[in-house]
Amino acid sequence: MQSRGKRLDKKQNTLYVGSLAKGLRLLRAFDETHTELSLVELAQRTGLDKSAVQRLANTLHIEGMLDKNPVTRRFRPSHAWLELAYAYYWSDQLVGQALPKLIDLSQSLGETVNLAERSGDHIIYVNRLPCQRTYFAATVIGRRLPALSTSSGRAMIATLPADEREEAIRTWPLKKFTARTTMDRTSIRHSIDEAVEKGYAISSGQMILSEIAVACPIRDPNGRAFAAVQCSISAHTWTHERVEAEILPRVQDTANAISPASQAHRG
Amino acid sequence: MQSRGKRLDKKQNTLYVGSLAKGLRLLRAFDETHTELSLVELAQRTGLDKSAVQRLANTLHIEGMLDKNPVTRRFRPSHAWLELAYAYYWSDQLVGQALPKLIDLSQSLGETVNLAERSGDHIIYVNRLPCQRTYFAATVIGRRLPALSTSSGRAMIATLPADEREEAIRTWPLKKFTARTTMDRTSIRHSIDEAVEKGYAISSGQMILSEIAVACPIRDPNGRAFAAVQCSISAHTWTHERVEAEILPRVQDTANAISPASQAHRG
DNA sequence: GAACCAGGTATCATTATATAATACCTGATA
DNA sequence: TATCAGGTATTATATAATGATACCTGGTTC
Repeated sequence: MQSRGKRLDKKQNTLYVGSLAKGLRLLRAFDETHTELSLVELAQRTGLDKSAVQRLANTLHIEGMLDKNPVTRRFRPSHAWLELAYAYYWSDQLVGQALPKLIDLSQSLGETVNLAERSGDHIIYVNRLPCQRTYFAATVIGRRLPALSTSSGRAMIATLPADEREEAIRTWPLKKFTARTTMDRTSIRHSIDEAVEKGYAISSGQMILSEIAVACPIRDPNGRAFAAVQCSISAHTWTHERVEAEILPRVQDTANAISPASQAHRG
Repeated sequence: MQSRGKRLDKKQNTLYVGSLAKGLRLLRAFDETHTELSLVELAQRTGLDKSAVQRLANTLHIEGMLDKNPVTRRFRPSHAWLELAYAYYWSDQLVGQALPKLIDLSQSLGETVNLAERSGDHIIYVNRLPCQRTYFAATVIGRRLPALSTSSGRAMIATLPADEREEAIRTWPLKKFTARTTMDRTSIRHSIDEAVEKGYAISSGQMILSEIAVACPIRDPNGRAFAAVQCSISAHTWTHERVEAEILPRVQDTANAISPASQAHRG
């Protein structure tokens, strides 16, 4: 256990460009609560020294990846970050395949509809169609959440073979968002078992107290889910039962309609 | 004019980290038509040599910025690109301020609504609420277009003082998208003059043949627009006149409602 | 209004680190 | 089996990144 050697494994490879990796750390220093950072703040958040941050931030600025407020000298994400999302969208076939169906769904329900994909042990929202003065409007596209803590994640996990499912339930991360967020893995196992039987997952108050969420898996040809259609509804005007009776069937139809589309160019 | 010295100006500065800039070039090599690239394709598109691309792509892969198909060995944008968009959204106050109003607008019109921001001599779409089986659905968030060629851009330019306006009309770039895209700067001047008088811009078939687009500026406290609310309508079911009578007023109300909000924390 | 300080900017010697040439694999095609 | 394109690995070399330090600037304190 060479604890001193700092950069071991793949990183101490001549194929690893450290400066690039450090630059990326600056980009990742920005999040919900850090929307604008100064040089020293960047240094603190990345653990890099002042000089390094100076050079890297300057480079990112020149290259148009960071905007700089000329008076405060603070840095912000630039429009280029959205251009990257644009490129991402074109590279993800699912997004294009799903969009028309999601629009139909959202119009017919009059409720907010999200498309989530699995990203390791997390899920990430790749598309959102907001409807109704979405109280919990908020920005969601690109948000990454522990799979176990979301209805989308549970709906997806439920499609995995029993051993993988169990492994996920035991080891994947959890995060507490509200007072009602389930942190007990046994409860989560029940919830996922239910999803295995019913083919969908439903949860209340996991992310936001007043929210009911239903999610149905989008499956690949082997039946494994790699994505999910999810619908968020206000618990103020809906009950669990009404959601299952009125919302769920259409969400499920949409998810199924998207599913078989895995007829990409590949045997 | 030292034509040989390759990296002059700001780039031949010790504050410029070339490796980072090169890495960013790889990211930017992906677009609508290049959604998945191999090493050699990356080398071609970036102008870097094979070895450099190998190292940089490898680094980006290790850092989670590029996904690699283990069988084809081709690279793709990763989910991290969406996470960057997520961070961008939080850093852009306008997005949060505008969203609820845009949702209302979209619901009341039943038509696709977009939010565009100015980005130098281009505009970029920062938010979109798709409605109706948007024929021209397509992904739009993050798309960057010449300001002069879009209704949003023209609506914004129209709020600038006459000299800046003229400068824009004469020098900013144009791009032809359809047979009907205006490439004549005199016509564009007419269109912008009209927008100056009326306070909004309307155009047909600029981006897509069957599309009518209306845009209203979102102004800062000095009256200059930095963004616009835009609505895209199918020319198959609507006429220019009906759009002006029925759609426009509500788009304008929305844009105005968003405008004064420049009451950020700042004197 | 002088002294102080935090944070941004600029400079520079030093060598770590990125480089590009080259050789080596692999798997597809003929 | 031969050929080839494209991906992977290695290495000597010097370029280009490093981080310490010094210099500005503008805001705050007494």
